[in-house]
Amino acid sequence: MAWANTEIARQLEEIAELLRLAGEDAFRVRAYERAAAAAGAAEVDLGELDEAELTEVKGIGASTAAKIVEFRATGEIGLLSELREQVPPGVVELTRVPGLGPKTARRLHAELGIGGLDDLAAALEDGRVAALDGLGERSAARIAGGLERIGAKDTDRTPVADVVDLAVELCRRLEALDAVERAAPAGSLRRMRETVGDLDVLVATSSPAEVAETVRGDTDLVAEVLADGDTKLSVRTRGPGVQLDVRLVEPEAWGAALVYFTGSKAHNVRLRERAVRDGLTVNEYAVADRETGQRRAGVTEEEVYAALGLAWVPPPMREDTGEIEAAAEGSLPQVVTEEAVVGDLHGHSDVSGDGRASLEAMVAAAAERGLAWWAVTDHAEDLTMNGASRADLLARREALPALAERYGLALLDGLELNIDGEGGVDYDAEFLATFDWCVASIHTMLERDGAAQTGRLCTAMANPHVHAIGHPSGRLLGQRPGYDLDWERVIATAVETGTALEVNGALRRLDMPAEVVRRAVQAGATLSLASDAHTTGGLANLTWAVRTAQRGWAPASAVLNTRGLEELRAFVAAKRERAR
DNA sequence: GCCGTTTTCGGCCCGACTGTTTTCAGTCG
Repeated sequence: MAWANTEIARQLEEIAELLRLAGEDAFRVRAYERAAAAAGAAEVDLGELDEAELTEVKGIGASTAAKIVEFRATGEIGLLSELREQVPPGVVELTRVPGLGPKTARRLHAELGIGGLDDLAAALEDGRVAALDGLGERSAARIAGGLERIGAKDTDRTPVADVVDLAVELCRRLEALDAVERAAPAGSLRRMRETVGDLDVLVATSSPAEVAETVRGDTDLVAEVLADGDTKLSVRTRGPGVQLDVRLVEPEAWGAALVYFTGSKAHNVRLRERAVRDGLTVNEYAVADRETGQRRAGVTEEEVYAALGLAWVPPPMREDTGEIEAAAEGSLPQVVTEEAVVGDLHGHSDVSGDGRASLEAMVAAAAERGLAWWAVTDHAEDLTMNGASRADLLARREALPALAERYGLALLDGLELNIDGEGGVDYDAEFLATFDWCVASIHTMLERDGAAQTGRLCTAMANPHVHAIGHPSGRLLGQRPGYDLDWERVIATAVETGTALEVNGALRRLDMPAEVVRRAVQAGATLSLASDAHTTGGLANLTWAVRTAQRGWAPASAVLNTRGLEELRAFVAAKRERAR
């Protein structure tokens, strides 16, 4: 299997989870969590290291190294098999209930024989849960509420696409209040994870009670209040029905709180460990001297990181996958920023069937956004429902110069080609050669296996007129998983053929996934960032493409969208040249 | 289980909220 790291990380994570449920020492659990994170983020293929080399990876010691070797030799880890025997699957299931942790799950199983969610529902119903020592009616009601919430959905995480609008609107309403100095999304939304467990919004205010009262009273927003304290209000929302945590902090703690509530948890733990070594302490209010309590930083994120001897870390990189070490030694990559992106490489007009705005409206919106160049990539003819004919495309081509002149930006005459079952694309080479920019994507035969899809992409990349692969994994978040691609081969082929791999910012796609972006960047691939806009508003998706690229540690130099028009044309020409 | 600018042993990040055990445990992030 290519890239053993992902599978090793998954196994180690499962060991950590089961050890926690078995009531093992918390530090041992954490050691496995860290080993899993280290394996997932390792830049070398752990499948190719011997046992001694494995222990040189930070976070992997002798014990874990032996287990990795065992996994490679036998396909399984004995400890994990034992734990799966020892910890009933029902207990694992119980901890999916919000508010029900490992201790309670174990007791429910041991003392009441509860083996799953159905048993739990019955025991809540007949009062056995409430009768346990240390629990009571209110604890039982809380667990019942949690059980009801997960019953409504098949997953406990929500695609980021479903909550972005809510977060933006809430922050807008909050900032309109006199009592609020600032409001911003934090948590996994700010880190640009593709799904969120809950929605964190941070508010700087000197009148927390007033703000909390306003939010609680917003019946458009709030379905139910889950927790209510001086610094935190937690509610379940209407609409997407997610848990929303509103954190209320004094304005002078804004930076410290933003770091704290942005996370990730693993990143924060690392920060606090560093602080301890330096005689400091970090919490959500400030960085302070451990001995004297004297405050060192807290107003801005930059000063919080600086007080810890670190460069500011872009939020999408805060996953404890090496960013803190890099920030300490000054080797943090200068990842691509929104300011550096001057063009968009994938977008549609109503020349093809699913575009919802006219070519002129799209060009105007691209200019409004401040882009120096915009590629219009309407669907090509093989997409029978939506594709544009040759005649449509030639007419579009005629219109481009005048629009470029009128709106003051360069326009690339582009296509989104369809990769057929054998890796071929629309039109003939002669016609394709007349276009500036061609993205090729899979739109049909989505059910084929990973080997077939990998082959289709690689064949398409060998075509000298295919400049980028669009939404490579084919996933739709919350709807369908991506193809089971051999990413190593896809990435290697992209590098060999001089083909860009797209980072599609449509929130249902976020494709390539950030972890694949990181591997592609390490392998020297070139990235094309794309809004894949079908409406004028869709151009804003370029922001999510940038943040996904940041999560993948992509430097501006790896991203075509940071380049001027001449450099972009040189990339296209180089591929055609290579194919001669 | 991992690790070392104080350590090869003995530590290992920090605080809010809730409910129930009037001083704390469990859960969460």
